[in-house]
Amino acid sequence: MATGRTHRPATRSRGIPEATVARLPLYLRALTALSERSVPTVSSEELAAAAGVNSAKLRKDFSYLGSYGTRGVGYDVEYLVYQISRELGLTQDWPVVIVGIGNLGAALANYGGFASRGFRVAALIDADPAMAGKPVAGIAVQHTDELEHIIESNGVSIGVIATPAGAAQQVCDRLVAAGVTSILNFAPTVLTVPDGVDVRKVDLSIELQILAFHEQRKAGEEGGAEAGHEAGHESAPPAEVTRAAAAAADRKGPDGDVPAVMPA
Amino acid sequence: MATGRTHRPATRSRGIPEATVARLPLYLRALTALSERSVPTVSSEELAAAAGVNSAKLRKDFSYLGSYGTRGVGYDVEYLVYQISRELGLTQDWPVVIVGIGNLGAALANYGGFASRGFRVAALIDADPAMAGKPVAGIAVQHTDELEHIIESNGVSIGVIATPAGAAQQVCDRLVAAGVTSILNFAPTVLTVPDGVDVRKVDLSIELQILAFHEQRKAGEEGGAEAGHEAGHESAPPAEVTRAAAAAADRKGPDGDVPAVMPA
DNA sequence: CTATCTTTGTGCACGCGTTCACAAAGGCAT
DNA sequence: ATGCCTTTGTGAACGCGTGCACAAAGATAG
Repeated sequence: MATGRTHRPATRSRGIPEATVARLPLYLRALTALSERSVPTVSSEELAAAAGVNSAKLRKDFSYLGSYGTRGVGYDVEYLVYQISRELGLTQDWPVVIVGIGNLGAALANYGGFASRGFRVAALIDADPAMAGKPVAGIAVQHTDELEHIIESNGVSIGVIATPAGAAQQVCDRLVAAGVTSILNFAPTVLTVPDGVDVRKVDLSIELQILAFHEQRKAGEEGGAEAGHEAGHESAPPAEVTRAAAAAADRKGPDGDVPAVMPA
Repeated sequence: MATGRTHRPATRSRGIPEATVARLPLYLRALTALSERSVPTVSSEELAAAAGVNSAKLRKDFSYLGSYGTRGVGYDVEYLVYQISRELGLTQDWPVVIVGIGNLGAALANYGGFASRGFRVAALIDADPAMAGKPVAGIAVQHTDELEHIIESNGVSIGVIATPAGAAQQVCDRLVAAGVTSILNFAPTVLTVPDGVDVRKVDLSIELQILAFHEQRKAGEEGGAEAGHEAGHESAPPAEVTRAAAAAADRKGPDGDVPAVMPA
């Protein structure tokens, strides 16, 4: 998923499988909800249903963390919340910087899920001098010039990029040079980073395109004649290609893709 | 990845593997960039580098679409752009509704990547009557009451949910009842949908937590003593659990997780 | 203390996805 | 026309992830 990810042996050092790590936050969310309702214990079956996964998978996932359940009873909610939090590294506070305070950057700054999960927005950074000093989500936006200073003095190791695609790599380079080793990238670009730096990518456009693919399939199947299957594979190239070229030509900017954000 | 996804035989009807479908948008983006620079052909090696994947993987992916390359030369950029677009269903226009026009909803509405890729924002919908009529990204926000009407009259089959977690399932039910069969969910909840409906989930909090996990690993490894490994697995439960319980107690809302958006 | 019943933890098999490595294919120079 | 050189397309091996099914473990009732 994390495209442009630093290549890594998938299964890290000798620990928890990547797929399991990706589900731990899911379990944690479900468990937190139970905790708030003061539910003392859950069975793997119940918790799996709440998290939307298979119960066998959940049990196997938990087995990587240790034997935290009680046979015949289930799992202690509070205990499990703590164990997963600790495994994910959420018992400490992670200062995070958000670069690119446009629509998306502002949405991220206001996102409550950060503070409640061990993350703290250390700074909001934007390249537009006019933004400097403006408060967003209660925090004054700072200019890009301050980037290195902010990161070093706050010990920031996680950065969020919400800039236009064109600025992303440059911002990324500066973040890495300043000491950031984990990046969450919302810009529609493949980032190049040195070894040891993790990049995860979130791309709205890609998600929608995947949905469109399935949607098209559904429409094609229902309509008796399988429009766009066997026959479709060999569609007439000449005129069609011209059409595609034209579509590409009158596309918006020369930027390839408009950023996920408009940095004021 | 799409948690809460309608369970499906993974490999759909006899076609392209799911993993390949997920990468097609990536290739498409890289190809579009090349197209704009008027590059006539690319080798699998070059394109793979641009998309941030392995070249063998890319070739295998393309092989599912057909034999569109020329040995010794590479792939025709324009032709490939068209073929992938068609395969993804982007040669037609998909009307999309966005429900929940808070910070995130507004960011999505302004997202340029939609229009340039075959998606059209048909309507912006919010539950707050005060929002009705207000223009966001050049489109007047409509009230939730209009939801069914909008979907049916526009033939919308793709919906985006950017509401608070508490409202997500209800909105989802209404969307599905009105005819939507694909949903992109930004709310931090597991959505339950009938068979035949696709749900994809994007969760900022989860991505950050995965980064935090790796970040913690890095920090632990460098510090000689493997803090949080063998010994860590057996951390003292008593006092610690209390601590976790306390942390859970003073958490923000009873909502479990603050939404990815503040719907005005 | 014993029997029963529930639920965990996991051995095992299967299938998807990834990667290697190479034969086939085609362009291009001579 | 012929041979060389580049690049595709894919057969095959491997590894990870998933899900089944069950034995072990423990709680609970009598």
